[in-house]
Amino acid sequence: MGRRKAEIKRIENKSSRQVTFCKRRNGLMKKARQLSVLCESSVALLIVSSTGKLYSSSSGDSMAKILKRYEIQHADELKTVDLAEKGRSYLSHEELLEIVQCKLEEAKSDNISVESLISLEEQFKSAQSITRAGKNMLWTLLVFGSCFQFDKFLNLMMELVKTLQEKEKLLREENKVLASQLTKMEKNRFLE
Amino acid sequence: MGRRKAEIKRIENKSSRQVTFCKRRNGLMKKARQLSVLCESSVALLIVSSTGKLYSSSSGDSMAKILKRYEIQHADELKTVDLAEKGRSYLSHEELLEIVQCKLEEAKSDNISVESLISLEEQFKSAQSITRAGKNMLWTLLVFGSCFQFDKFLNLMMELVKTLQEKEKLLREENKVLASQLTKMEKNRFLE
DNA sequence: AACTATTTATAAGA
DNA sequence: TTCTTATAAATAGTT
Repeated sequence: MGRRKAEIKRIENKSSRQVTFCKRRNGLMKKARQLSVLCESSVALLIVSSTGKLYSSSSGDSMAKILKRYEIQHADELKTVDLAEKGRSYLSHEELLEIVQCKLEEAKSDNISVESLISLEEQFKSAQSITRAGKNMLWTLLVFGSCFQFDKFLNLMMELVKTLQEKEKLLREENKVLASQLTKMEKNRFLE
Repeated sequence: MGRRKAEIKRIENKSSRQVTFCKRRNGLMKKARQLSVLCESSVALLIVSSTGKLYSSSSGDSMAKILKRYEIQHADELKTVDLAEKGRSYLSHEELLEIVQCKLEEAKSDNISVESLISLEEQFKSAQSITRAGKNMLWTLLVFGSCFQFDKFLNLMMELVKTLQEKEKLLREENKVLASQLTKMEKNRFLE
């Protein structure tokens, strides 16, 4: 559709390629919008120029929603690519934030205030409820606190265990002393 | 472009809407491919019909790569929408697997075998090294084991604490008995 | 950035 | 559905 029939192959002339890119890009986006309106559908269009510049348009639903729809169907393929070109973990971070948001809400519905998540000892005492609550707590500490609070958590745990172990040792020694006193006393009584 | 000028608004007649959807969808995809070839660019096109069916095409680069390119630029917006319409966490799972991969490698370089990660008590005893090692261990248990091993981990911890607390209680009682025996004995000796 | 000769897409009809 | 065809729309080359 122009002065002459254009073969569909790379346009060699750089500037006319640039012009055509601009024209056809606009045309494509216009048609995408039209399809969406005429047929009440959603259309997402992503165009990356040869220089790496991104052009995107969406109509009907939001871009994010349409992408989500795609990802639901293609989770496997996306995973493969993600793993293939990993090293970048920007999404992981986003995802983790999302998870933590979710976990925080769970924690809230379990009647655990965020502040109290860090004071552990009460939680420890009700061992029955620890699995769920503790999980939420850990998730929170793990990600929300960017590992720093998690260290705190682990240290608290270590502290608690250490304290208990020390108490045990002291009590054992006390016991030993008492027992030996008792033995000595009985021996004395026998001698008297 | 047809027998008559068509207004761009929803086509009310269902069957002609369906026909137009099919025609224009094919036209759009054709033009997307052409743009890609003519101007050596990448084009991703996602179309969701009113019935929810997904049609996708990509040219130039793969769909996954183009989507990735978009996500890099729009990580923030995607997060926002994800949070708005959360509930699904399939991607999180993928991402978590990736993270765990990474954490497992860290653990390996810390000379922690995966098998030994689950037997905790030794780890507990060397509280000095727990922060780093414990973190890796927990990451592993958390995600790699899909929470089940994490429950195990928490249960082990609870078990350990409970055991220590019970030991403490028993020792205290034993102590009390010994102490009272000692008192009684001293009293007896005094009376004799 | 406009213009316009042509090609291309497609709406309606068969 | 698929094909046909008149007409609208897009756009290649030009200015």
